[in-house]
Amino acid sequence: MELLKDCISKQVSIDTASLEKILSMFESEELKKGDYFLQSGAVCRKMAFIETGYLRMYDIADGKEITLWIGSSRKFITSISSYVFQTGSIWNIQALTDCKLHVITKEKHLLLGEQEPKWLEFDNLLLARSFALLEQGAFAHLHTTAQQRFDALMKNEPDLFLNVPQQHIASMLGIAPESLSRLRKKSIK
Amino acid sequence: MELLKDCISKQVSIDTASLEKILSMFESEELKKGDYFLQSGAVCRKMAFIETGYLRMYDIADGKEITLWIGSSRKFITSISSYVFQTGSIWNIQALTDCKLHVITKEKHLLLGEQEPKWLEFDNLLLARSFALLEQGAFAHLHTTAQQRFDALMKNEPDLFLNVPQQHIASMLGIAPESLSRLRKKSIK
DNA sequence: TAAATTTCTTAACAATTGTCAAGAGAATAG
DNA sequence: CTATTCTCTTGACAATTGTTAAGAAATTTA
Repeated sequence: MELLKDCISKQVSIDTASLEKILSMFESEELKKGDYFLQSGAVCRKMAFIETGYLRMYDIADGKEITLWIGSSRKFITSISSYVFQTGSIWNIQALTDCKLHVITKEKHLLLGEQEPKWLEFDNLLLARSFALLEQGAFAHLHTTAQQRFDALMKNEPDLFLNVPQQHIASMLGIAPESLSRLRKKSIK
Repeated sequence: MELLKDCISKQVSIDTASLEKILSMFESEELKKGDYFLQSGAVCRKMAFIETGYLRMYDIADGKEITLWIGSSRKFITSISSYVFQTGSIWNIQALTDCKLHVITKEKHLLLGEQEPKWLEFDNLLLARSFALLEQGAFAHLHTTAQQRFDALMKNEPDLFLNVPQQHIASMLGIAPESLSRLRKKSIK
């Protein structure tokens, strides 16, 4: 629980009691590699803070699995629009490795919102950053080459390349696995 | 004001009094071609419903203007994260043609939220759809070719090609203006 | 309206990335 | 531990898209 504690207290100034109250609403959950946290079509009723492990968010298009995002330690993951508006999710969320999660349900999330103003503040920051991150990703795809996106990911999340199948990373970068293989080869030289 | 009225009443069931209350919070605003609705760095304090005209949302990267989105009639436009969280906007929003807008300020927006539950409902739908749209756009860039994105835009928003400089459309599609020129030529045959 | 400026198109060529096929390597199941 | 399956790499080639440069077309300004 330490990681989650740090994550919250680093972003909002909060007293111990409130922080403990928030933490008490989370339950631990473990996933085995390959397990699904969410399947497309279902309404997403929980949000997870990733303690350890990797999960990918993907959908299928033209018969191919396309990975939009891979979440790793210290990140929150959920199908945002499904979780916020309780509509069917288009995304699948699957564990790429064994995972340890801290999970909060939609019910407790709403309850916390009423009882702890700091949670609302934190929740808002989370949403804002998710939106901004998505926007930045979309923006990057408009003016960068695969090479540039690869370099950036290599710099910002090098651990991904060591812990996650390359095909999913390639998909997230918007390129063929073979192309990723070539870019990796170049970068090692 | 008719277009805005329709836009709201088509999405939430609402009585006349509440609808009129909401509409009364909007003020008309006209922009000349080239005028800015918002400049990057500034906190975005208003949201606009586009009655007529076209506006683009863009930022500069490596010295080039990159257009993330072009808004047209019957669409809402604002720098969402800046408007929602009152932080500095990274986006510029500029009129590409003369525009007639219906504008609501952040203050009145918040006020309406307290007074009209239906506004909250509508506002939520708007945000959810903006997020979903952005997600879909990002997703599309991962598995489609420029050709496919061009075809889709041609089908969904053909009027864009007749009313907006091609260079901005190319930017939004993530390709060079010369490439767009080629795709257009092909599609005419 | 005419001149100046900006935008768009075209063509040749270069660079990047995709596709296909084969084999090497790694992970998993029995 | 071994066989099987899945994943990754490599190379040859094709297709797409970017770049550069020039001229045509359209728009704006005076």
